[in-house]
Amino acid sequence: MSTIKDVAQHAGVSVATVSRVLNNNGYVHEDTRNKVEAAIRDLSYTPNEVARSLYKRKSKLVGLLLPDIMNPYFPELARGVEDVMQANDYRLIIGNSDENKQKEMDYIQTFIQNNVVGVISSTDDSAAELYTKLQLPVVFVDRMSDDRPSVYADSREGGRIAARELLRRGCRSISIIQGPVHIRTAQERFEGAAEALSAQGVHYDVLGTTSFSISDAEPSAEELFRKYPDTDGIIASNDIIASAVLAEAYRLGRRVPDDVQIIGFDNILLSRLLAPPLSTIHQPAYDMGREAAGILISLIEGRVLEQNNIQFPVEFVERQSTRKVES
Amino acid sequence: MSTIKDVAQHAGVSVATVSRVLNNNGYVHEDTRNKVEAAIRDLSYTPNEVARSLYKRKSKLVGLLLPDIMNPYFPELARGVEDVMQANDYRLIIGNSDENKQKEMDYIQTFIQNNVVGVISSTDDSAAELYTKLQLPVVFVDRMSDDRPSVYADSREGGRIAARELLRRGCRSISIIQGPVHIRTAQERFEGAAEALSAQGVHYDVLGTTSFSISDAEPSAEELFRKYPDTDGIIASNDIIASAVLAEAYRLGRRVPDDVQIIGFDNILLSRLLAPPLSTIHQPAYDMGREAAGILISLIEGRVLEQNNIQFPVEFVERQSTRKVES
DNA sequence: TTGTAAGCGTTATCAC
DNA sequence: GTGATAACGCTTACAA
Repeated sequence: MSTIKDVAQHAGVSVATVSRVLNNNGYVHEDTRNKVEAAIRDLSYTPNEVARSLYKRKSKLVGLLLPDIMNPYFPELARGVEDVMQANDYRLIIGNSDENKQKEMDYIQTFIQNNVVGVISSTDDSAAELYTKLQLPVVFVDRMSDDRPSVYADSREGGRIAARELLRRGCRSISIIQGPVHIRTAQERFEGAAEALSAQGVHYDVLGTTSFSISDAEPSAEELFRKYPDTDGIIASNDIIASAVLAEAYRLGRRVPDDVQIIGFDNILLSRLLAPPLSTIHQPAYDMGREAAGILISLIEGRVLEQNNIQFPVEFVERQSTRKVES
Repeated sequence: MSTIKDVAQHAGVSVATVSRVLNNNGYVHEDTRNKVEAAIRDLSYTPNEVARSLYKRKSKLVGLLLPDIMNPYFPELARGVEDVMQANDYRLIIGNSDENKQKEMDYIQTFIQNNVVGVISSTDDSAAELYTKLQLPVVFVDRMSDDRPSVYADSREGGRIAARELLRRGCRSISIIQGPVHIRTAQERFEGAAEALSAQGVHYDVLGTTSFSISDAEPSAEELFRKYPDTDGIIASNDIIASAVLAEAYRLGRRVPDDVQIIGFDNILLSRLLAPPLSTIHQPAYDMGREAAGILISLIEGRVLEQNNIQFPVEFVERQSTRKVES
């Protein structure tokens, strides 16, 4: 790896001049510029970002903290973030927190140690001291924060929509799978659904679950049909759980959507490949990732935001795990 | 953020001494050490990794280059890598190449600019000049390289197994979905299957596809049943394609596994949640990620490897998209 | 228009 | 045992 010094020598100028052409600031004579540029090409020189980062006290790195990249919802989000960052010359340091406070703190710490210029975090404890005293731009994504920029979907409305769509399709004994209590979006989905059902005076059952992980999804699905065998409509807390429910229904010989209808949440890529394809509440994960990245970049570059909180609308995606009905 | 200088001042010693206790080398008196450690705690000081990286010309960062994190196979792999790296105090800079040479080069370039100590890459052109002249430890994963360390599954054997399992289950008109020609693992799966079928003198049809992406999977599935309506056994190039085939079969009213049997590849987390749950050739993505990370760390830390190429065995995971058969 | 030199926060070498 | 100090590769006053 050649350094700025090598380039300077090769071009017969000082490092300051090289730096000037590199950063396009200060005066530099046309001829000098050409010489320098030639030298840069000759040596195929690229600046050492670490040295830059040290001097400027800020890098071109952004920290991305996700609960778990294996949860199929997050790769899309991450990809949205990555695409925008990449296009703007920022790179991503990525970490999985497993919703674990300690891991989260450790990552934030190493982000700081690496001079990241900002962080995008999907965490539930956004008010935590950890973030409030962080001297860095932070954008929360898939989570909402009152005082910090955040990008999230209208989960509560999603819950309401799910409930209404099942009601329209004739369900009268609905089960809601609640999702982990410590995950705010899950709670809002649940509350929205419960609210809409109560408003119509419709009875519903609730099944608690403790995680969004696939391994926990299957026992939950079993439990559901065991506890509430008469259920004719199920609102799952996400598409993973919904898939498990679908698979369990198949196992039990319950026909979907004839005997029981199912609605998921998220609209992950695979939900339309299920059999039957899963009706679900769409959250635009990729776009949310892009939006969060855009906001963070604005923040980093000192632009002021008109809006701190971006709420994405959700929408019902009708597939075949719910019945056809005329609109 | 406090610096080593602040700590030195606070403790009444020189920065050299602080550095000594930080790195645990050189002599330092017990009492001095205590003073320094107290100062570190008081100021909640953590060393600036960027400065370290500049001086030592190596960071604690590792570059991870994946084709596309949205392909459900890679999050598992990435998570395996991440867990091991995290446990060894390395952080990950992550990039998506989309199997695109230019993007790949750009990423490698920025990895270098950020002083990464090594890279893990899942690329098909492992012989490329790009890597040969890279002065860094590189481990290829999910791809095999003759001269560089690599971690991969026995794709060819996977193909053979898939073919044999379908034959055992009575399939006599098998279709193989070939997968993108430029992806070596896909080709090996294909070749393995074709080989096993030819060896038995069984006729088979081949459907070419150009990508592993979900959006391309559906048209491929349609095309398959259109072109080869009599097929009674399908070997898909991965679980995504298999899911699409499953969904298409459902749409066409073809019963799985009675009318047509399907085998996928990868055993991504969701395949067991499909209906019917998908029989597939398991590749231990998470473990392969861990292994690759372990090898890279060995390389970084200068240990010698007994083995350059780690081939993971694959295995048939029997679920319900294939018929039961007595063993 | 260009060069010199200080400084970013560390580590390592050499005196003392 | 400990402290100055040069060096890592860069940017930016400031001088020339």
